[in-house]
Amino acid sequence: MPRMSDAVVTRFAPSPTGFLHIGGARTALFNWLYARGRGGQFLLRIEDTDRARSTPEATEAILRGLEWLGLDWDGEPFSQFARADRHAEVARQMLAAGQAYKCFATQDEIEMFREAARVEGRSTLYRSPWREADPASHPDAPYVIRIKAPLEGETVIRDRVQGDVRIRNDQLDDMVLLRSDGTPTYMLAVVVDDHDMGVTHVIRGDDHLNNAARQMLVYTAMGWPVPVWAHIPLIHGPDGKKLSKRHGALGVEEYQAMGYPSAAMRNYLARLGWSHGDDEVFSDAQAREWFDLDGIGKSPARLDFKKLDHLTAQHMSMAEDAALLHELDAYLAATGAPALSETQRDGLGRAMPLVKDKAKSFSQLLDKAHFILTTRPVEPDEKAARALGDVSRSILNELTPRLRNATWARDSLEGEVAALAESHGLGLGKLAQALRAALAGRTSTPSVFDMMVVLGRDETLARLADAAAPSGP
RNA sequence: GGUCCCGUCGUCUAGCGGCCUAGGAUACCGGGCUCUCAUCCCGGCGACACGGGUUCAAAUCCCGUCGGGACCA
Repeated sequence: MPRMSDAVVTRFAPSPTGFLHIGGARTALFNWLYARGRGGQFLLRIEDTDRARSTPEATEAILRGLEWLGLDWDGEPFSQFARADRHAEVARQMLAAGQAYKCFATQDEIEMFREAARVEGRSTLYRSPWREADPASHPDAPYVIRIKAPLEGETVIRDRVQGDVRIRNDQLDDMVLLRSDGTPTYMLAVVVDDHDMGVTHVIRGDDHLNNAARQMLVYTAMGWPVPVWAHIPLIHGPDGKKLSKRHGALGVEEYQAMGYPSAAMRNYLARLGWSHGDDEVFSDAQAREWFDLDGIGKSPARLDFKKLDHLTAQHMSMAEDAALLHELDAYLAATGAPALSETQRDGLGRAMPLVKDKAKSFSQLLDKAHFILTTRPVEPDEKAARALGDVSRSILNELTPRLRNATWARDSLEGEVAALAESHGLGLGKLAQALRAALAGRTSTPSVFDMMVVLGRDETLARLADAAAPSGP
């Protein structure tokens, strides 16, 4: 066990066979949070030993996903494949130390063993006859290297999330460490890599819980210190089933494209399976300070987009305007939408306090900001056109001179409009709606007075004039 | 099939033997606020999977059943 004074080293070890999905993203987040909250290191290892299924594109997608989430790793990512020689070296070391042995059994022999075991109702775990064979009897034939697993007793995994998990050693077979072609198995590679990288805490999905017992065997055989284990429950889809492409198992980049800000995503993901009392909405700094293995639950969680939406609204309104604008640029790029023009950027910068309030996505934010992003003449949509009836037009005409001389501030503007509405025996709402339609071409917008302030006197009057003019030439 | 893990409102969760006629969040329903939409405020609906134990006392400990998941085959 690592001493308390040892610096924390965690790692995220995805296999590059596809995009970074939501479960992997959360695993990465937990590791990142744990290391960063303790001044430790967060390493990245690409488990690219499966050459047939690994692609550089997938690696790229995973790195992009992590970057979007703001999960920065220390140093260069490790390549597991590149370390194959080292893995083989350890297997040979175990062989030399009598902790492993050469097994010459063929596929057919193993299959026959299993078949017989099935028929007789015995365990189908393979028991190699070569385990105790005299090396002098070894044939000159291809062989694999198997670990010499203990036959009795039990292996205990002291897991910080799952508690002590006991597995009887007779349930463990002599797993292969090195294949006959000299390539290492996954089970060997992880242990060697984690050890060599100095990983102190292994936080990963509980689909690896069973593997941990077998991996323990390698640590023990090599006399290496065992890391702290934390096997976290998997995330399920909204229907409680394993995540599939159909629901939720999207790349995290899809979430970016859906318009979720990464801060909200981090908050949501952290809260999925981990808790700090009743705290729901928190900053990255708070998450780093609060995150601990003890707060991780043992039961699997489901995805709930409604709650993600809510957190998004919270984080949007808390965010700095400039940061939001910056992330918006990335959002537009991710969706393939055209970038903002200088004018639009300027306007949006001024309108940000109005539109960021409780927007549930960047697309909603953009929608709220339509009034400032659009240009004259403002094209009213169907509902807005209806709100601009002839009566409304004439009243808007009366409003123009009043506004020309008004103090351009929210309160006085509201006073002017309210006074005019009253003189016509109209409710403020009725007139505001016409104004809204004239200014934004929509019936659902931020406050009309706020819009007027952001738009400025000239633009406001021009838009009113546009709307009051009889349609057509 | 074997081994392992899990099971509190629809969902995320608090709870780690008495503070629980189970708290918060979200969703949903109703009301209020309001220039629209959204937000916001108030109120409501809503759960300890089931059955046995242990204990003065169990959501909390033990066993079983059922259900879900993972790994190996």
